[in-house]
Amino acid sequence: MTHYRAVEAAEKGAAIMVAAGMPRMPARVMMALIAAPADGYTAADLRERLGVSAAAVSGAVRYLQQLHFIQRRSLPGRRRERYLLAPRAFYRSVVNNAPVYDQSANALERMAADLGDDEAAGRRATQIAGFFRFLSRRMPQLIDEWESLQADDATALRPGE
Amino acid sequence: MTHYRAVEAAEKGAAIMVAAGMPRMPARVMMALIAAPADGYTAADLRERLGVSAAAVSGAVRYLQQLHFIQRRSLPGRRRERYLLAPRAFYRSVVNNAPVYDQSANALERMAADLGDDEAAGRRATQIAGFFRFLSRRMPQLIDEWESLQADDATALRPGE
DNA sequence: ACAAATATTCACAATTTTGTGAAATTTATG
DNA sequence: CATAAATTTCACAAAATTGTGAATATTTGT
Repeated sequence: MTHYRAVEAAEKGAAIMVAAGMPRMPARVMMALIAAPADGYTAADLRERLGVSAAAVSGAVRYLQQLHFIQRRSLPGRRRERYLLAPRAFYRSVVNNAPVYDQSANALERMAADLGDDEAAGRRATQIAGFFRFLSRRMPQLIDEWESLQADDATALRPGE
Repeated sequence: MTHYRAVEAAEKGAAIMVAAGMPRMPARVMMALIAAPADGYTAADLRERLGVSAAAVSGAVRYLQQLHFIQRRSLPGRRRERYLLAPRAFYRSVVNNAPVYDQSANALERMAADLGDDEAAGRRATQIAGFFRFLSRRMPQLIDEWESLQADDATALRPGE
């Protein structure tokens, strides 16, 4: 009873994530989990919904857990694991870029140091490094901004306050 | 006379870009062009610096031009093309994500519509879609912010004003 | 127009990535 | 402890990506 059109849209979303650099199967699992019921999907659910092998699901959820994008919930007494989208998984994916930006900045500053600050190349490297530092600092603030907007919306929806 | 250490750093930077989803050769060309002299590198320069074939350079620069990350400058009278990093190439790479964010939001809203707004899954999809819309709207502003910071710095460096 | 220098295209080999099925492992129940 | 259910690991086949060399095309100087 999976809505066909929703599945289509999910696969399209996954394709976009793949184009943005995420491996295929993890991307598909992520999108599938957005559409999952409140208590998540089991590995078998994912296997069926995505039409892939158990091994593929296993690999994808391992990958996604390492990045803290999903949570595995082992209901005690049941042997089936349930997988859920981590709260704020997508915000996290943005904030997670901060270390990457810092590494980029580091590499560029190393370049700048070796090129010398009097050469155009050196100045260029320094400037781009600065931009990455800026992103690294600013992205987490952007998430905060979004979350307070969210909070405002939630408040606005309860008129009696 | 290419500084060995700078080349090392550039390759490391390229590796980071590759991890972030850019194809290998374009990433290497991008980083090489940061270290290029003021009038850029020729294809032959890139070939030598990166140790690859002319075909590889040709493919990479075509890719990078499509994304407007580099400029090709055909000096009239010389048959050698010179390649330069486009001004604000890296800022652009961030702003360029806006359409991708919008596409993601579209896919998620389609999912939400099919799932229904009374199901947890539908609300989840709507909320994440909103986040992507937010990013799409906010990223260009972030670039503006960075550029005005840059302008301030430039002013501060000229005390006599 | 010709020759020399550059640049691009294309078929292909090498590498890497991806997902499968089978076997091994873990976990819960009787 | 034995069995059944669920998950993970692993070797490998299929597919996709990447970069090369050779051939082709384009541009410039004589």
